[in-house]
Amino acid sequence: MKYWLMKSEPDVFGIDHLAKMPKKTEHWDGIRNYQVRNMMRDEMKKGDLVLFYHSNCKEPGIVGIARIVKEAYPDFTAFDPKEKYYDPKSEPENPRWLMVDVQLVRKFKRTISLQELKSYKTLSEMIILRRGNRLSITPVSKKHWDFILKLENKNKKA
DNA sequence: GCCAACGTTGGC
DNA sequence: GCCAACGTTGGC
Repeated sequence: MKYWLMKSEPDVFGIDHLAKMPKKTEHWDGIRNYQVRNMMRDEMKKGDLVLFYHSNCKEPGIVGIARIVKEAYPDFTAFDPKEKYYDPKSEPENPRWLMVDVQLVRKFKRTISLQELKSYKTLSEMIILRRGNRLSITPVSKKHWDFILKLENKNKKA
């Protein structure tokens, strides 16, 4: 089983949106980056666990855990001209873009902020912390995963 | 196949 | 809102 981190803008689709979906499940559409698509297609498996990350907001950071409940399949929003992420080059017969379904496992008791994540030496190699990183989905090592889960119950580092 | 121009991401 | 970093596009 693998671990991942998935970014989302809370103003667009945050963890509270996911919590309100039927079965707390939603398809993760809008991926329009080849590197990320290939990871979804080749490496993401049902049952993999995900750190849900809020980006582009007041307090960016990890807010909870989700689970992959459906493996990569065509992102149908790419076929619809009315959709924000419509891509005329992706045809239903030959879909260019994929998505997965994620289900909320639980929301953290607190946000583990980006600022806090940066303060731990153990996490210094995390992809999300690397300069200029823009991938919306990144793999997370077991070491980092375990460390982050323990942080939830700690007092926030000053 | 190079690379400049452009668009997007996302922290600050 | 700014801007650095990066991906994509398209002319040549």
